[in-house]
Amino acid sequence: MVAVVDVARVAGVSTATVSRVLNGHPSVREETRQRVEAAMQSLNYRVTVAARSLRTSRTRMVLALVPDFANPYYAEIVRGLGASAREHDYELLLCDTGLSEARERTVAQMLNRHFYDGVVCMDPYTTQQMVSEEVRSLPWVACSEFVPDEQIPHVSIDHRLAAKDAVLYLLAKGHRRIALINSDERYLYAQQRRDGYRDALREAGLQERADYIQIVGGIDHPLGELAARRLLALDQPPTAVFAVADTLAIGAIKATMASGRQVPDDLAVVGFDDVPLASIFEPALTTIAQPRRELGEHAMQLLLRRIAGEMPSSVTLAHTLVVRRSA
Amino acid sequence: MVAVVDVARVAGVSTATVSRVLNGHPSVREETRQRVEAAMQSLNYRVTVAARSLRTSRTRMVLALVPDFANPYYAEIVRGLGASAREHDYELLLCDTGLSEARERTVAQMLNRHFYDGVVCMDPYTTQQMVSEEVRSLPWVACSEFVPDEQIPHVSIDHRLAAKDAVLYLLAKGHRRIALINSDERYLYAQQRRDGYRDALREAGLQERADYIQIVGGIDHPLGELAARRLLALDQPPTAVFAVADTLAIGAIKATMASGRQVPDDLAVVGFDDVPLASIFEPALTTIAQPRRELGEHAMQLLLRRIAGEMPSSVTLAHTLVVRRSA
DNA sequence: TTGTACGCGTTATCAT
DNA sequence: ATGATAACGCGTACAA
Repeated sequence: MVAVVDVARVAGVSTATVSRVLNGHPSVREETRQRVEAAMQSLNYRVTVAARSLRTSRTRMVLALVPDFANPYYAEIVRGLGASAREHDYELLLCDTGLSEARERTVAQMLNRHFYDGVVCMDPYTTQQMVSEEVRSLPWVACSEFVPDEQIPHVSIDHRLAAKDAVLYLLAKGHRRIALINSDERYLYAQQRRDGYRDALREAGLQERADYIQIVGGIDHPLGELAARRLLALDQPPTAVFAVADTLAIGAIKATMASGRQVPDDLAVVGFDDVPLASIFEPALTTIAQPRRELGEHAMQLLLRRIAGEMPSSVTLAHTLVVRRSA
Repeated sequence: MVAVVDVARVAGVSTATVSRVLNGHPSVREETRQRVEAAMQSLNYRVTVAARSLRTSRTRMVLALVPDFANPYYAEIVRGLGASAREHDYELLLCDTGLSEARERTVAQMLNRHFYDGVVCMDPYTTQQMVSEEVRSLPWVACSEFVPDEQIPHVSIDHRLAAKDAVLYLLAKGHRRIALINSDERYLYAQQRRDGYRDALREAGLQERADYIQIVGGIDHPLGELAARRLLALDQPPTAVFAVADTLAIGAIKATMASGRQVPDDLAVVGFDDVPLASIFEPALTTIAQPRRELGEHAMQLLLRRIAGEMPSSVTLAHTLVVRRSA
């Protein structure tokens, strides 16, 4: 393995000078710098992160905790994180936390190895709450989900307002019987979107109906089908439904069409997230889009400032209502 | 930061003994081991990877190069990789290579940092060919895609045979006019699936028709729509089509239905990969499923053997034809 | 069975 | 502007 000492020998300088060149230190004569760089070239020198890290306790590597790789929602966020990281000469690595508490320990170990300069966490807030204090000692920011009332910087949209917008849109279309399909109210986003749904109804002077609220415990599309079947079986079925996830919305559409009804004529459906499938599915989904890439970019910027010792405040980004055919 | 020397002091032993305990070395008296472990506990000691790596030039971390995070095809492979890695006390990290040759340099840098014990590469073979020799000096295996005629162990299905099976199924259903929608024949899988298509036709004594072969250059569903529109506009349109990717197949179905025709009655469609969307879409897709999780598990096993200094031979796993409604 | 002492490759301090 | 050298935390050869 070729080390700084080898480069130094070839360039006819000391290891200190090589190190200075390596780190762009200004106090190196131009001619010397060139000689050193030539030597690095010819020897094909590569810095050894382990050694550097041992010395500086910095690796210029950051870790993102991704709850679920199969969920395309995260893909674009990860792109944003990566782009922003590379821009500042950091390398982004990913870890699939798999939504399972069993993996929690493994992840904790990873974090405890004194290896990453910082962490972007996208896990649901229940999981985040479990993360031990010691681990949190490293620079840490949350993206998308976050623990309310905690001093951890995060970036997110205003889920409550977004949900309200979705329902206001249905109201504007003339709907008065609007149902909610929610996933699992242990998630923060689920609580907030439910609140937004209520806000809109209240603002329209409508009474909330318990039988119009379906909490199905997850976001897989069969759960959406189940919810829709229940809603359609009511004496007075809703004419529109707001689902807190696109997958749930698509399930709802499938069940509606399977029952011989039409979307959006018999039941208008609005989803949330604008996953790729939303535009592919027939009828294409009206949904709330999150600025996923920007979410990632901002989260990384927050993290880099944390690493630099600052304590930046959280940011909230704007959502969009994407109107397609389903409502 | 608490180091071995601290543990040693508290336990009343030398750093060497602490190290031995840490690495499960047998020659430590039970009582001593317990004392050391207690000390580690009370001090909340965590090994510093950087230091260990510097000493051993091992990190027990492996890297997977993922061409495209947004493609759910890789999610399950990654799960397999991760499970298998953890089973052997390795940690899996991921890097989004983003299918772009611009990123190639960055990735090369990551690999060159002497940091990972090995690499699982899922990039298309054109990209793999560009990876420089020096980088390949680390333990390296390919998963899914691979460079033919190279001595790099890989795991994959037999794409050619799988494609042949798909087309044989259509033939068995009585179809004689069968088209092919291919993506980009620079990809190995695309070449192989095209060959399989030909194999089946030849075996059935059918002539290959140039106008039945649509090469669209990618796998996004609008490309599938385009191809289907072209096929349906022919004087003698096909009655069935084999698309080399589910997304293409879905595009084809959309275009078919948009033209007022029915799937599978007017055009039967078979896809490839069995992505999640395949079972959600209406009509649900008949497709070839790859054993994705096993692909990942086997790839990691190959890699770990490479790391151990062996040179295992490649493995081919079995595919399955999943019959649903589209054909 | 346990301890002493050195070196892995790098950066930073203090000289010069 | 550059050089000598001491750490950083760990594993291991060699000694005891």
